[in-house]
Amino acid sequence: MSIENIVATVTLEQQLDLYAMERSVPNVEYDPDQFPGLIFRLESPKVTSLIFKSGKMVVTGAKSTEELIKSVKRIIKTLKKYGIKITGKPKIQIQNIVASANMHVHVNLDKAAFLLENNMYEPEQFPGLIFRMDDPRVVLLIFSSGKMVITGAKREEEVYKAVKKIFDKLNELDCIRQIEEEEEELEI
Amino acid sequence: RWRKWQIRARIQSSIDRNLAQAMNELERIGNLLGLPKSVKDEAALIYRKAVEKGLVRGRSIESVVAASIYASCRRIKIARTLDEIAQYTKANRKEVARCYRLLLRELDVEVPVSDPKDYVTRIGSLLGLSGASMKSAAEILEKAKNVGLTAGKDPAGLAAAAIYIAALTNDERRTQKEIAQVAGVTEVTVRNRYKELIQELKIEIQNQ
DNA sequence: GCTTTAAAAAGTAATAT
DNA sequence: ATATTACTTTTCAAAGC
Repeated sequence: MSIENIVATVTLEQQLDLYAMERSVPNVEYDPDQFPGLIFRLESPKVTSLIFKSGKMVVTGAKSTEELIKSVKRIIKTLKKYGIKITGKPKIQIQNIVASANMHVHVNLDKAAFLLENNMYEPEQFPGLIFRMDDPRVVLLIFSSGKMVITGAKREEEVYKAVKKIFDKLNELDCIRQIEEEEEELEI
Repeated sequence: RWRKWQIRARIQSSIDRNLAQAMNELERIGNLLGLPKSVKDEAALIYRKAVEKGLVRGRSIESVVAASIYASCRRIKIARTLDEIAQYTKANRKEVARCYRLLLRELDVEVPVSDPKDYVTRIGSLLGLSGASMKSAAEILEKAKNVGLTAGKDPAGLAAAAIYIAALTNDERRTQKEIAQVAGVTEVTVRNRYKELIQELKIEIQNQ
């Protein structure tokens, strides 16, 4: 199981002059007619930030909480380096965690679609079965390969819980078939 | 008392006007698609439920009608793609798909997962194939389903490939291009599904 | 509802070689 | 005819139209 993307909001509690930032900070995109936020890309960790004049920002692309915190620190350090005054400490809130997981089994999606509640499976439109789980409140995209995408989580723990829960559920409903996998990559 | 009656009457007449317009659209699109009366009647029933639940607010009548027709086709197992239906509306496939998902979530219309076999009859008859070929295509698809080969794949592509194989083995060969065209998929998809089917089901193809 | 950003899954489509 | 690139789905926040 691995976290693929974390979306977070950062509150700076101060107004920002985006026009001044566009002039002094290199490699930023700012087109207020297209989108009210200024786009700032950090090379390492590789994340992208949308910065708003209200002092709020959205940071996307981090693969762990540690990476997210490091990114926010570096973004602020970079802005300061180019003369943008930033006071106070940023408040970081994780809004969405996207993860992927592999059950290493074949899933009978037709059967799962029939037996699971709150699901949507439309193979002419998308190959995965979309399952909305109530607790934890996340959405899972389940594929016949046994791989899946978990999204909508606010805490890492919800992802683990959801994966275990859906695996047990699919097992109970007999929607799983073992598959012979050549390369078993070892992972924690 | 009077006021309440007036409000109710006004709402009712608004629903009636919406329905009248929607039924015209339904009739128009349904006829362009050559759909039987049963499908149009079912679609009308679904649309009526949608209007009564206020699902049409903020959306075009046409898109919701198209979504109702699609849901009806799926329920009655008349193979029609979302694209085929959307082409007769001003809305695009994405908007009709959005309305369709809304119908699934908000109304208790149960739609079975589409079966590739339902596409066989349509594709087969458009190509003028024999019943024997269509029957063997259906058998190929049944085997494919049993070994888990169909999960996540576009039923139209699967049906197209099964028909390609069936026509070949029944001496009624059609080109992948012809089949892809009537199935509404690309030649590449037909080829990919074809390769997978003959390999996994160990189907022997003599020709070259 | 839309605009923008990121990311995975597997299938299909469009374009390039 | 195959290889790349791009789009489909889901999630979420930001400010404004």
